[in-house]
Amino acid sequence: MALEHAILVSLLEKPGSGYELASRFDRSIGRFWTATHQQIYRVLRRMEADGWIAAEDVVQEGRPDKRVYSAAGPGREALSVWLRAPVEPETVRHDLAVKIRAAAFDDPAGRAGLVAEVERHRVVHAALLDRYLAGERRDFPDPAVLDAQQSLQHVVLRGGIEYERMTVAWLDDVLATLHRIG
Amino acid sequence: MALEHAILVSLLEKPGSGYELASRFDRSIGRFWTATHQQIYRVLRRMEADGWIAAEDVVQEGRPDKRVYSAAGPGREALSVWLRAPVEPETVRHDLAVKIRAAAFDDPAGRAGLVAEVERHRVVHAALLDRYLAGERRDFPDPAVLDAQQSLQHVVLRGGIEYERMTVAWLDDVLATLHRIG
DNA sequence: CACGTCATGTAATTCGTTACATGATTTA
DNA sequence: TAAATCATGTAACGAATTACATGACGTG
Repeated sequence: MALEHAILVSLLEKPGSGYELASRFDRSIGRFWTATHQQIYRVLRRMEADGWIAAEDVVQEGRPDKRVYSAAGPGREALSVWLRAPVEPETVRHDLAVKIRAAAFDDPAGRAGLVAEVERHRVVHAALLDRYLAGERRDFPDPAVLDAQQSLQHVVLRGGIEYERMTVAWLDDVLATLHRIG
Repeated sequence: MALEHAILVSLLEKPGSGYELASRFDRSIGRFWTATHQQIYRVLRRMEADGWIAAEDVVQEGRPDKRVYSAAGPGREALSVWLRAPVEPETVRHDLAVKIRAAAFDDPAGRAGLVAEVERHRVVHAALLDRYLAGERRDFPDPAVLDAQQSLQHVVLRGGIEYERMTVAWLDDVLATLHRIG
């Protein structure tokens, strides 16, 4: 389990409320870890009870009040312990690959539907690639002058970029294959 | 949920027992879908109750008897319905990326531990790449003469190969970055 | 006035993981 | 004789998903 640790990293980079964390998990962090607000609120309560994070109630005008969390000492320690323990390479769940192999057992209409589906995925991944590249130009215009934290953020972003590049190329390969077999 | 569908595809490609399915999920199918035998047995019972698959008891000598499952009509139909419904692009869970960003908040000893961890992952992914390439040479020696089912299996395998290639290159990038920042 | 954003939650169900359990046969 | 392979399961727990719920404010 690493949701706790992903939240800790995010709060170390910048304190925030459950709502703010949820939107970060929808954007930047979502590249390598997804979580819904329900999960996040549940884990935040547990982490606060364990003393990993500290909460501060912030009264706001014009919008609802919020609880802003930040990483506490025991949280940093727990993160450090986790960093030193090995994690297993990720387990993959790739619906589209299942569908591609399933297409062998469906009729031409089903294959046509799959082409549309693959094209849809291609659009999504190409858009993600563009967004990551734009983010790279915006946040890392001069890669020579980055501090340690920025260098690490940048190399993770490069991983996302290469993943999307590869995926778009592979989806083109899939489309060509589907076209070839009719 | 697509474990049902992954099992259906596997049974359509070749009928088999829960045990055999579990070992397929450990090898070929595990490239894009993982499942343990406990999950598989649970889902097989549900699928049989729903009439998606048919079971046949096979008495064996010298080894335990087994129940061999094969896809039934309603299962093929369910698969066809699923093929026509859109699936969302996968949700990623990438512990290593969390660790890399976490390294910004740990001391040099923690960073050294991370280098070892990244090197370990690199070995695993390089070995997977070799295994996929060997499988490709063995199963698809002449890509010009494949039928539809084989073409689809091959394009999924190429996806695995490109993923591992990209991952190994990225892990080298990560190692260089960790080295640069000390 | 409807919709989107900010903000936080509960409840029910399903899914995934870990541990435990049995028992025969083959191989080292 | 110990370990690995074949074969199938139960039980308990924790995690993830989905649906439901509330309410104020700002924008078009």
